Amino acid sequence: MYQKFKEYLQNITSLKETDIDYIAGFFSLKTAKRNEILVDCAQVCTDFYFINTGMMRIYTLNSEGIETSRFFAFEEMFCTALPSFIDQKPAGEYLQCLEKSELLVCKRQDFYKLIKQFPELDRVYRKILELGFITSQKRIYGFQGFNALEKVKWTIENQPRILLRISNKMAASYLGISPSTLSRVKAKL
Amino acid sequence: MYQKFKEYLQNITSLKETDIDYIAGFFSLKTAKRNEILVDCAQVCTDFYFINTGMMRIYTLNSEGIETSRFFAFEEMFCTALPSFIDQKPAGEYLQCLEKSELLVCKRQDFYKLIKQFPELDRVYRKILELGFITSQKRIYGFQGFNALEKVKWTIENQPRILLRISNKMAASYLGISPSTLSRVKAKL
DNA sequence: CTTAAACGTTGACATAAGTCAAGAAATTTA
DNA sequence: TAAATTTCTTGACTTATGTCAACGTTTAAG
Repeated sequence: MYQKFKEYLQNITSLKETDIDYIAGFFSLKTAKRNEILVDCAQVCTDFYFINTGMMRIYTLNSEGIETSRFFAFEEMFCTALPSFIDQKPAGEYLQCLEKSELLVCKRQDFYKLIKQFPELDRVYRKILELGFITSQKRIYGFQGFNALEKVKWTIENQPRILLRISNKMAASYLGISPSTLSRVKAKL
Repeated sequence: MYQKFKEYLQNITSLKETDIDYIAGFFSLKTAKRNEILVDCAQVCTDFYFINTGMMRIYTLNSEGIETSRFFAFEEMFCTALPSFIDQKPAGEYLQCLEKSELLVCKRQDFYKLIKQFPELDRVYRKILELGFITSQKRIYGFQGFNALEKVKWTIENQPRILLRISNKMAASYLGISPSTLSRVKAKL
């Protein structure tokens, strides 16, 4: 159950095995169905997830019912509705499983205790924040002025799994183009 | 010289005045001319800035010489080319003063010493990261699917100074629309 | 395994926004 | 203060991408 989690932390930290075991103890197993919503738009997000198997997605619905996909997370990644997890305000976005998934869940108060207790883990959290920031920056400014073809090429280079494993419809809603346009662009590659 | 800096820290932390004085001691005064480039695209950013007076901008130039404005910072804000400051890799973006500016500059190694020494300051830095992340998120996902008019309205609501104090040309390059379109949209408001 | 639903592809058409250019207005510099 | 530069605005035209619809294919659920 904790195998992938432990491997992940062993790879990116120099935490002792006993510490990793201790940390893992605060993550409990949760299985989720295909399309299950783990955080609703109106809810405050209190959990930090590690994906053992499956895929997750952050998305929003606007007033006309149009979905926008914000973020996709795959196996052996952390995932949460971060702004809500940070600020403890309603998420304003949905956190969803895209497949039947096996997740490890840590409660917010445990998570903050852990990062206080383990500077190495705090460093991991800061890295997640910094990486989130840098990725957002690249995404915004990479896409600024890109046409549909350039967006798709950029995504193939930088986040290939999104185009390989995610449906056209969701990938299009991530790229900010219509499914028709994505389909047409792919045909030209 | 340190008046605004001290007020700023007094407002958002509970640091003692002697600590704030100590911290301020690591920030030195720098004056910069209108349009002066403080960090070049190819440089690694080693400084953290506090703006006493003036305005700063982060922007990029693509291969066709087209400018994209990424971020505007005003008086009493911190500013730096953050991804480069974090990773110590070439910035890939320009940090520029838009007006004759008075800045307080802290060297990276001093900055990291300070946040190590003062958990309150570390909290300020983490807040800057978290806020940067959240703002980027809002910007991306707010703009996703917006047309030019909606982008302008959003910016008036959320970052009014950009439309009030920044030239049309630069604001347009921030919004990802052409100056002509911004001009036409403004006329309709 | 079968049926129903959702998704992907493609064509025809509509439209928002870009480009280019020219003149007016504003700002900077000498 | 005057000249020079840059920026703003507006019109005419172009173009990329969206919308809608139809059809075939894939996927999911009973």
